[in-house]
Amino acid sequence: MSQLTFKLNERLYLRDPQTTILGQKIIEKGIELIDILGFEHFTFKKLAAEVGSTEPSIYRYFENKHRLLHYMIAWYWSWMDYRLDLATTSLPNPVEKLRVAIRVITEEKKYDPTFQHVDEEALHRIVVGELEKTYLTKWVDDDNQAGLFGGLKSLTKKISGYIHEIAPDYPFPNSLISTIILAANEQLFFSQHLPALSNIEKQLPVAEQHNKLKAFIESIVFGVLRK
Amino acid sequence: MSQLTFKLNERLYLRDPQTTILGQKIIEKGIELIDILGFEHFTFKKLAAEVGSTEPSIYRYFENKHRLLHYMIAWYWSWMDYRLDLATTSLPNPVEKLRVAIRVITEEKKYDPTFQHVDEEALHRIVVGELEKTYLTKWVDDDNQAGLFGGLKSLTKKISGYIHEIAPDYPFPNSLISTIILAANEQLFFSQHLPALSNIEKQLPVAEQHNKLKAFIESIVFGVLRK
DNA sequence: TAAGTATGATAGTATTACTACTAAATTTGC
DNA sequence: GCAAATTTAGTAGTAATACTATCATACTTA
Repeated sequence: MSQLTFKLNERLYLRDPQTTILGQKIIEKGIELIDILGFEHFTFKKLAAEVGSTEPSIYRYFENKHRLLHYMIAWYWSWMDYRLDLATTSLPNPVEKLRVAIRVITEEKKYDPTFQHVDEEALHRIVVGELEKTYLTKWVDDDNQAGLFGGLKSLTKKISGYIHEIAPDYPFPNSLISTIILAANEQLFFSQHLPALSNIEKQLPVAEQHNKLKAFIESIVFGVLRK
Repeated sequence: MSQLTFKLNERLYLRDPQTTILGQKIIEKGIELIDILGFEHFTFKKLAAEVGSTEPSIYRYFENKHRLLHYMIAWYWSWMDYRLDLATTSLPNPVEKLRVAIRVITEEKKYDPTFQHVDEEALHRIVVGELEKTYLTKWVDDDNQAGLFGGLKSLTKKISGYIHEIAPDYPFPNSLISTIILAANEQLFFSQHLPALSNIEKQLPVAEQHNKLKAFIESIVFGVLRK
């Protein structure tokens, strides 16, 4: 059977976790644990216990837990990029592509059997709750220099390219796309935890929540483009 | 001389820092230190050294450093609310009020002599870089229950009220306002650290950066409202 | 079969977040 | 004006975290 994997930036890890069983277990159980505990309460000690290994063994793969989070989130953006490509290649014009991009960003994330040992639903919850922690640090500039944000950047660039094709005079395509990518996460979080900051009602069926989210993001993007 | 202060939620602190000299120094030096060190590297030990006191003394005012951050950010939202009221009371219609609200949100924050021992410029940098850390935690729901997010929520409600007056049929006024409040911070951060995610050029004079930020936010809000 | 590499086990360090306890200073009652 | 009550400061300690160093063992491959 052929295994599809993403080639991620080498600076994300010390030893490539995709090449060994221990490495794969670190990713798999790491996602599970961060999802359950939250990033602050997640430790390599707990992860080592979970994968039946030891703390120093984990440190041989990742410099620290922040790098592991970076790795997971970089994987997520690669996955989004891949899904966007799958969904847009056959489309004729940028308006259609943009519409599909918004769908891909806002739709419910479900387990993708193409990638075993990655639980995309849990990973999406991690992105919603922990993404900001990858760049709101004292090391942003170094991490950016090292290319750790390449995934988010290239996804943003791709979609803002559609905006540029549709409305070449609009001066803020990158800002617009980074804003809606983040807003899609934030609004899901707010609808669950700070409902006063959102109009997506928690009680709605999940599919309906994602429909509303899509409608909200569309109201922004097509509002900006409408003249 | 009359002292203007904000009455903040009592659950934010153990002892009201506004009532004692030590308390005021904790706020003043706390803002300075978090601004310099970043929240992760900020500790009560370092703060105690800075204010010439001891760790346990600080703990008598705030349960932990997260609560101190909450306090500062709650103060910031109260200040924003106060500035919004000052700027909008005399205005005749919701469109004008909305326009002014966007200006208040996006304009450069300068030291406000009304409030001694609060450096609003530093506080704004803290809000830009650390706001998310107040709610992206395992305790959001409890903290929300305790009313710790009241400031952000009431500011959002006030501005989304203008939206509702202008366009009663628009279904996402709260989502729109929370999104632009956060986006205003994020875009400032991106322009400095992840320029690929923004169209606000770092090299521009600061005043010009804030003009562009305002233009970007206006493009979203008035795009949505335009029919 | 020897050499190299990956993993495992054990122990140790500096820092952090927080607490219990004691000492000193200040306020208040009379 | 002074003892008692109360507030506030300071000392010392703990458990947990984020690592690092060292050594042993197993597995792999030239």
